[in-house]
Amino acid sequence: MSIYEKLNEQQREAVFYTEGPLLVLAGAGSGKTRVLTHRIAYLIEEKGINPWNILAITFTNKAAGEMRERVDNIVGFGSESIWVSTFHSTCVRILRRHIDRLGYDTNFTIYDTDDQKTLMKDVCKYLKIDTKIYKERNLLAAISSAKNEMITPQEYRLQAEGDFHKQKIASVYEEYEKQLRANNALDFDDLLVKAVQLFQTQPDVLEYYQERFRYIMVDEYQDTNTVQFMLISILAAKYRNLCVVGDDDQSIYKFRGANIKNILNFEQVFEDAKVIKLEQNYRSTGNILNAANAVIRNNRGRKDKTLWTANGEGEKISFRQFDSAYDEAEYVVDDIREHVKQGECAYNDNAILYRTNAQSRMFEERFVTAGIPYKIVGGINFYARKEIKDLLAYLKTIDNGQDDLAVRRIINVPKRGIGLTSVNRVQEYAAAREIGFYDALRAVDLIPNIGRGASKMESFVALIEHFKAEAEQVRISELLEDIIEMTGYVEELKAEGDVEAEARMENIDELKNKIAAYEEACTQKGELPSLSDFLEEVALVADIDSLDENSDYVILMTLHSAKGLEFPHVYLTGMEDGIFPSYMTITSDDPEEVEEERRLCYVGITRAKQQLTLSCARRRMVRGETQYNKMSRFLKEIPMKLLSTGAVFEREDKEVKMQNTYRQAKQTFQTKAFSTKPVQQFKVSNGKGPGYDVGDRVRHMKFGEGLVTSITEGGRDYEVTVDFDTAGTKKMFAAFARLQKI
DNA sequence: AAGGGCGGTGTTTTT
DNA sequence: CACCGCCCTT
Repeated sequence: MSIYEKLNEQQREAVFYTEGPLLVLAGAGSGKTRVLTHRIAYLIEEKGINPWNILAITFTNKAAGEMRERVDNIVGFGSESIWVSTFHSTCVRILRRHIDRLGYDTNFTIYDTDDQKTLMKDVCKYLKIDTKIYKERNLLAAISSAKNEMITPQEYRLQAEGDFHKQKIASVYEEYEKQLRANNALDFDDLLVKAVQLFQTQPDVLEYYQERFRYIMVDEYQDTNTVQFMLISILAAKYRNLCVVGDDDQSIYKFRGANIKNILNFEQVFEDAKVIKLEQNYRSTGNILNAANAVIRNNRGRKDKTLWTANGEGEKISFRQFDSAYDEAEYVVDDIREHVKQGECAYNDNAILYRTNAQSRMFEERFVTAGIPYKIVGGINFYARKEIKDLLAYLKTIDNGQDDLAVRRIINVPKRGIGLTSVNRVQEYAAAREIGFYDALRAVDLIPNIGRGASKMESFVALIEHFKAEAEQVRISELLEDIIEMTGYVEELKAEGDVEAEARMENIDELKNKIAAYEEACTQKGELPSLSDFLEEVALVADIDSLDENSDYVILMTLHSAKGLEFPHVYLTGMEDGIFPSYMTITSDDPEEVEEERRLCYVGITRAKQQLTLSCARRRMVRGETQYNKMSRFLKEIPMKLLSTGAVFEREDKEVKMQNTYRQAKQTFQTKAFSTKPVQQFKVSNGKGPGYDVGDRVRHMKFGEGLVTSITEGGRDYEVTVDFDTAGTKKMFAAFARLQKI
C-alpha cells in the first residue's frame, strides 16, 4: 500500500477516485503520468479489476510503451493485457477486426500525408480542377477538418448549399472518399472516423468494446478533437468510468482539429464529473516555473490555476540576443560543449527547441563541425523518405493489390521503360471498367493501344506475382532482400555513387534493421510476423517514438514534439516576433491564435528542469530572404528579475540602430497588424557595457577571481582582458566568459 | 522515355 | 533557399 503514500493528496485522490467521470487538471510537471500509472495499478491491485478491462490512451507510441513499463514495475503481472496505445493505433486495431462491416477489406492500407497528396492530385485531374486556384494542400485541409468534425461528404454537400467554393470542395471530398475506398485505403483521419462509424452502426461491436473497456483513461486530453471525443464518449457510455487527464494551458494542436472545449466543457458534458487539480510542480525550479506562470497569465479563457513548487529558486533564466541565427547556433552549441566538458551534464541532458523544423539546420551544421553527437526529431519522417517509400510500396503492392497508389509508384522504379503514357492507358482502362490498377495490369493484353509497353508490364506483373507467392513462404526480411535483389534497386544506387545515394543506402539498411527488430519482437511475443502488421506499425510511428534515453546526444526538436518531455537544460531558440509567435498568428485577426502560441511557449518553458536559456537573433534568413525581427513578445512577459544579470542585452551602437530603423520601417511597411507600440528593449542597468568596467574585480567560473585590465569592443561582443589571481592573464569575450562583478 | 534546366511559389506546428 | 511542376532537349 505504501506506493500510494508517496503521492501528494490530490494525486492520491485522483488515483482512488475510480468510478464515474473524472477530470484531472494536471499542470506541467505535476506528476500526471505518475497518477495514471498508479491509478492503473490501483485498479488492478486493490480493486481487483481485470487488466483486460482497462484502456489507456496516450499521445505517442513512446508514451504508451513507457506507461506499460511503469505499470509493469508496480504491478508485476497482467500489464501486457492492458490496452495502452494512441488513438490512432487503437482505432487501427479495432478496424483490422471489424472494418469489413463497413465494406472495407480488413487488410486496408493507411495513407500518409504524401499519399494523400498524390491521391488528391489524381482527384483534381479527374475532376478537372485547377490546382492553381484550389491547392491540394488546402483541399486536404478542408477535408481533414470536416472529418475531424465527423462531417461526411453528403453532409458537407448539404452544408455547401449556395456556396460555390464549398460545393467544389464537396465534389472533391466525394471523389476523394470514393478513390480511397476503391484503393481499400484509409487516411489518418479516417482511422478515427471509421471507428466511430463502426460503433454507431454496429451495436454488437460497440457492445463488445464497451464491455471490454470498463475503465478508460485518456492522457493529454486537451488535444483531443471532436472525433476522438466521440470515440471515447461512445465507448464510455455504458460504464462511465472515464478519466481524462490534461492541461488546458498546454493545448497546442488546434491546427489539427483539437477542440479545447473538450476539456473546458467536460464538466458540462459529464455533469457528475469530479474535478481534481494538480498544481504542485515537481519538475522545474522556482524561477523557471515563475517565468512560465508569468507568460501564461496573459491568456484569457483558461481554467484558473497557478503552479507552484517546493523546489528552490534555482538558477536564473539566461537570455541572449544575437546578431544572426548563425551566432545563436554557435553560442548554443559552444555552451553545451562547455557544460559537458566541465562535467556538469551529458549531451542528452540538453534539448534545443524551436518553432519550425527549418530552424534545425543552423544547429545541425554547427554540431557537425563541432563533432558533437546530436539527434534531430521530426522533419522528414524516416518512412517518408523516397527510397523507403519505394520499398514499402513494393511491400504494400504485395500485401494489398488494391492500393493503386503503391503500384503506380513502383511500376517504373527502378526504370523499366514504362512511361507515363502507358500508365495512363492502363489507368483509363481500369477506371472505365471500375477495376483496380493492378487488376487491369494483369490483363494488359486486353488493353488497346498499349503497343510494346505490354511486354514490359507483363514482366512487371510476373515479378510482383513471384513476390506474392514468396511472401507466403518467407519472412519479411527475406522478402525485402529479394525485392532489392531482383529489382536491382540498391545496385542502381551503387552505380550513382554520390553522397546522396550513399545516404539512401544507409536508410535502406536501417529499414532492414527495423524489419529485423519487428520480427524479433514478434518471436518474443510468440506471434507470427505479418506483412500487414508491419506496414501498419510503420504507418503510425512518429519520429519522437525513436527517441532513446540511453544514447548520449543533444536533442533538437520543435516545441510541438517536446510536449510531454523534460530535460535538465533547455534552449528555447528563435524567440522573435514573426518566428515565435509565428508571422501567421500575429497577422491573424483572431487573437486566439496568439494565445495558442503562448501556450506553446508555456510548454517550452516548462520542459526545463534546472536551466533555461532563451535566445533570439536580430537577423535571420527565412525562405531565402533576410528578416529583421523584434524580440518575441513572450520574452517581455517574463519578469526581468527572473533573468540572469550576466546576460548581454541589446547594445545600441550605430550599426544596431540602423538595423532597428531599417527593420522597423520594413515591418511597418509589411503590416500594420504589428503592435504600434515602440519596441520595448531590455536594457543593462548602466545603458551599455558588459556590466563591469576596467578596474573591477570579477569572478570567472573556471579561472577564479581577477582584475579587469581592459575592455574593447569586438565585432558583436566585448573583448575583456582579465588578470586572474591564479590563472594568469586571459583575453575573452564577455558573452562567453560570464564574468560576475564582485 | 528520361533527364536537365527554368521559373514560380511558399511553411508554422503532426498522428 | 529549396522544392515542385513544367517544358525542352536528347
